Amino acid sequence: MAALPGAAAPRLLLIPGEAAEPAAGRRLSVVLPAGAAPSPPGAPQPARKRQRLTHLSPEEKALRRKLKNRVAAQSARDRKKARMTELEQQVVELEEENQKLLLENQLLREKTCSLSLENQELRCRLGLDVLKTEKESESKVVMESQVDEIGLVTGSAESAALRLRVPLQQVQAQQSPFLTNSTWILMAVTLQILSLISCWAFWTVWTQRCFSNVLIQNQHAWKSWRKRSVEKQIPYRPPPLPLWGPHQLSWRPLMNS
DNA sequence: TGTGGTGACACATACTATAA
DNA sequence: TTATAGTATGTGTCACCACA
Repeated sequence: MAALPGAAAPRLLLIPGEAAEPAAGRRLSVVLPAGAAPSPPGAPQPARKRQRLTHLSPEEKALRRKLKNRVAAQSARDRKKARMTELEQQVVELEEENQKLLLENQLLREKTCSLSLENQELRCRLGLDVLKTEKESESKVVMESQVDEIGLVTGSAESAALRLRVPLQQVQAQQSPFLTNSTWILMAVTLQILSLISCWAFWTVWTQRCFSNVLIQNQHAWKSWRKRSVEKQIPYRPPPLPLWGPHQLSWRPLMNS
């Protein structure tokens, strides 16, 4: 601690630190220069919100003010540092969450791709127009506005049957000459198609339900994260500071004096 | 009028890169 | 290896503002 100029016999001035750390109620010791006017010993201490400092000399007042400002500055810096640390931690957490979501997105895309390929393969086995149906599934909205312009030559057997308003079997019979020879083959194929359609419908409903579950889980995670972040921001709790005083290594009052 | 918060400034110290 | 300049960080102080 730097010695004050002309301080032959320093004395202590105790300052209650009510504002910097109200809960701690710390008391800071100030070394006053010798010869300063002492406060009246045993004087009655009326309950005041703002204490009168008339018993202090201007020099003591300045020193007291200086010390209080020193403590306030240190507290402000500690809070600032804590805020920065918290923000940095938040950055790390958000980056981790972003990586998780990216990975999840990648997995879902791969799953969609494999399901699409599987769907294509099944349609190939059925002898349906794969390219046409893929286009239909990808841009259904655009295609719906152009259905009449496409004509009757393109499309799957089901859509052709709907457009021609003729039985599906008739359309399929026209498209596949093998089915005209045997009625039971026709019926078997029809049953198979119906079974596959029902499977496809079940699969669609199931995948949509799974995807909605993922969305709900993500919404829960997002809401919980928002809640945590809001809770973190509203009440700022300064870190528990140890008593700042001469016992610390950084205690260098009147460094520039 | 006392008090706390904060930006700005000056200073001290530790650390690092670089040339001799 | 050593001296030195540059940089980062911490600290004290002052000035200013808002509040009670």
